[in-house]
Amino acid sequence: MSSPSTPTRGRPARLDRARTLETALDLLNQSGLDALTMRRLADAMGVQAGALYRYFATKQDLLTAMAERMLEGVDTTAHAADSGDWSDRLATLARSLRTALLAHRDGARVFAGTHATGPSVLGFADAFVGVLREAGFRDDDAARALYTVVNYTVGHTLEEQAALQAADGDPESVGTLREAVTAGTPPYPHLSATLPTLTSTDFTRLFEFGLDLIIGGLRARRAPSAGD
Amino acid sequence: MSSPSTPTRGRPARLDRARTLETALDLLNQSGLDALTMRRLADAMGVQAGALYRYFATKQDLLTAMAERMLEGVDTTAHAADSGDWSDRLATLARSLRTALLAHRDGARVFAGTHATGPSVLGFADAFVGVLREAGFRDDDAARALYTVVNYTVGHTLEEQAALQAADGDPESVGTLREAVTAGTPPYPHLSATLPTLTSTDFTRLFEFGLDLIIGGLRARRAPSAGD
DNA sequence: ACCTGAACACCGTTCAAGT
DNA sequence: ACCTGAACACCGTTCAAGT
Repeated sequence: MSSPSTPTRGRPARLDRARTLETALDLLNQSGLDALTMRRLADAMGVQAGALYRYFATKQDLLTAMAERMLEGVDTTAHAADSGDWSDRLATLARSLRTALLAHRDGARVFAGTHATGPSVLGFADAFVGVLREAGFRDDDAARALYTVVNYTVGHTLEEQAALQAADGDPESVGTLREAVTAGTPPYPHLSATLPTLTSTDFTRLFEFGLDLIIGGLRARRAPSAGD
Repeated sequence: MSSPSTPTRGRPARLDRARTLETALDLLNQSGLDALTMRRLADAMGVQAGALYRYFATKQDLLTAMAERMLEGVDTTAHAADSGDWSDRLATLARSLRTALLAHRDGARVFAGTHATGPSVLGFADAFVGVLREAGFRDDDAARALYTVVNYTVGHTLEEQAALQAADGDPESVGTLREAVTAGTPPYPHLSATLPTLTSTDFTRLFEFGLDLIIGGLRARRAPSAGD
């Protein structure tokens, strides 16, 4: 439970979870997830790779802690979007999630690959479900809407960050879809007609579109036909 | 372009893209993505690992081809959902995507980690955008809706397959969320109240809920207030 | 108590050389 | 033309031994 927690007298430890986590997130930002190895992290901490295993049982454990840490700054208080109804608050929370993932290189990949259940993740989820319940949604609808928005947001940001990394490093990869569509046999008439939008890099606008659809769907479900 | 394609006279090649792809997908199903290594795949083909690089430039290349192959069976013809309006067709296409990803272990992870632009992926996208355009949606809305549904579906299935694997292998991992929520200091009132839904394993129902929200949002956007 | 050193069992990728 | 053999530069993880 608290194996290396109470720093009894002795040599001051060069390692601890908090500092290691910080260094790991820095390394992630600088080099990306593929370059985040236990050995490189140990190097950055001035230690041998094996030493990390006193603080994290596995690399997966480290990644889970990183995912939890990424959401730590998210403001889940009501005041954060006080000036609005339930749909404004929901949108604010969803945008905060995307922003938190975007704040670190490969943030969405780290988050998608783990199952963090710490206070920042649960606090976010509780706030989200709370907004819907207090707006009068059924409990099961509120819970399912959480998954819809989180899965959409993670899926979107995964794509967004993949596109960002493909853009620098291989500047011509942006044209891959365009080429495949235009050079297409068979032809893709609908993709051709919508290519400008399909190849747009305005990810914020794209995210807002989908978020708006989901919230619009929730609105329709809450007030099946009347105006509240 | 067609380096090892035309089988000129000589020893019949033990390798080719199609057979290798098939074996790779089998291996994926049996052992999962983490166990799918170039060496193990080579073993399964009765060959040395280096030989694979005559057919796939990198492992990423192989994974992209696998992603494309996964969508090959998806029926994108109109008749597949002939008996319905645009929203029924859209739902059918979205369900087909989820089903195709679920058909292989870690299918969503493979798909999310690649950028396939082959005929089956583009065919799916073209059909999807086509349904919306023919239903009278604006071109840019149709294109953005494609991303919304695909990103949601991939995000959802990523979670679904992660939950499935966590379930067998560590049968008590299902209770992880429950424990974290109930043992929670601080408490999570809204998560506690909705725990049964949050811990449900009826992923089809969960998927349908989110899909319904998105389609509901599209409906509202198409007919801003009238009933069409 | 905390970390080193060294090992174990692997990886993806390259490439001269064989057939 | 197609594949082998062997190497290169790595991985995550474990664990006796040192301090």
